[in-house]
Amino acid sequence: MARGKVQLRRIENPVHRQVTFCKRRAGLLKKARELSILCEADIGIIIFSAHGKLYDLATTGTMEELIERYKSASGEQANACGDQRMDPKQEAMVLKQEINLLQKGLRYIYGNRANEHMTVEELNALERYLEIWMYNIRSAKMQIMIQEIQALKSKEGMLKAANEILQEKIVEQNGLIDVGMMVADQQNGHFSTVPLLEEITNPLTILSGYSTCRGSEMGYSF
Amino acid sequence: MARGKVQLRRIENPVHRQVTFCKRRAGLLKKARELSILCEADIGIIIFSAHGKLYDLATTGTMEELIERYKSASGEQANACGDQRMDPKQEAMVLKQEINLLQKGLRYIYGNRANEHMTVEELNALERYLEIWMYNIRSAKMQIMIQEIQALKSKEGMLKAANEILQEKIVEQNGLIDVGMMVADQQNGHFSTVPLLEEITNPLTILSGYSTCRGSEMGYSF
DNA sequence: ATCTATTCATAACG
DNA sequence: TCGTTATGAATAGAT
Repeated sequence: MARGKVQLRRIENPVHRQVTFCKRRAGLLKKARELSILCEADIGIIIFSAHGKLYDLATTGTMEELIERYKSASGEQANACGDQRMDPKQEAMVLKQEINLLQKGLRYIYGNRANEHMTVEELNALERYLEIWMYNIRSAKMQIMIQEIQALKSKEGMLKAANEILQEKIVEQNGLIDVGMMVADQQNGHFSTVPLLEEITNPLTILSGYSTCRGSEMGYSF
Repeated sequence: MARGKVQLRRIENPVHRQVTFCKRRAGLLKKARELSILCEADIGIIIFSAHGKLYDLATTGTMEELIERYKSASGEQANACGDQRMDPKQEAMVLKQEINLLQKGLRYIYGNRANEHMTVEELNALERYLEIWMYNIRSAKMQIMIQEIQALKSKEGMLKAANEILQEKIVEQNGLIDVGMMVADQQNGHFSTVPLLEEITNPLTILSGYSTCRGSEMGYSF
């Protein structure tokens, strides 16, 4: 800086060190306030002097608020960045904060909004949770629907197989009847297989091309 | 500062504001580190951007330690969140896993691409668009699935009706066969209708009990 | 991101 | 601590 470049190491002379601490501390806080105003940032600074004296700055609200905000924001980060093993206490704290956030959000939604003040990042976090929940609910719904579709498809397969078997049996029986008819006709010719065959084969023909037809066209009611 | 004195007020131009935020933030943190080294101070800085993004610095140990130190130094009690209910470990694990799992999907969308280059208003607008798009996509998907379910159900109904008709016809034919048989038996008694009936009715019996499957019992709400 | 003209911060000193 | 001042650092605006 001025009158000699500064060495980035502890200033040995105690007087110099104290003077520099005082000046630079003031400079740092000034810079922080400027940044806060210029860029709409919320900044908290905690400074402990070498002798343990505390100096602090919170550009928005109180330092407590900033600390709470910091805890939820950093907890969120920790949660987001893969499963790092945290110690249980911190973990429980984070979860507690998340729960608090969600409860606050619920109050915000259902209660009078004027009372509850949620910060931008709280709202962001809440938004993410809500989206995630919606996603879960929709996934569950999808799962149920997919299951039903599969059940219906397999039911359809069984019905089709049953129809095939029935058709085969009918054809078989028609052969029997023809034989029987021939015999019967010889005795009392008042049986005919023709209308019977038509009635039976028509539904099957239509059903095999089911997708373009409606039940009502076939004269069925169900 | 350079090339024009800065006005100590919010920078209106979002691009300028973002650039300044970036540069001054770096400068502030650098100053803090310098002060920490030169004067043996312990410094913690918390910065929230206008978008809620967190930047922090702790020149000694962790921010948590500094915060604790701050709380005791400022004579406050570290009550944090009153831990009372909640069996901690298992419940916390489950909740954390669930939260992590669900957050993963959203992080993909919210990835750090354009975040810092957009204003809050722009992000809000984009968000609304995304919601509308998601809604439309989901509605379309639901519509398709509903249609498929209904098609399958009506197909099922048709097949059942067809089966009933087939069954009726077979019973009818069995009557004919019986008559025919009686006549035929008189000539070459090697035909029997008993196994034939069993084969045909069994599939239908199974299918009729199938219709109580779970899916159709649950009402959907979309 | 990099550059440069300017303003700002501050080390040394009183 | 405070003021002054020479000088190094930070950075606004442009590229």
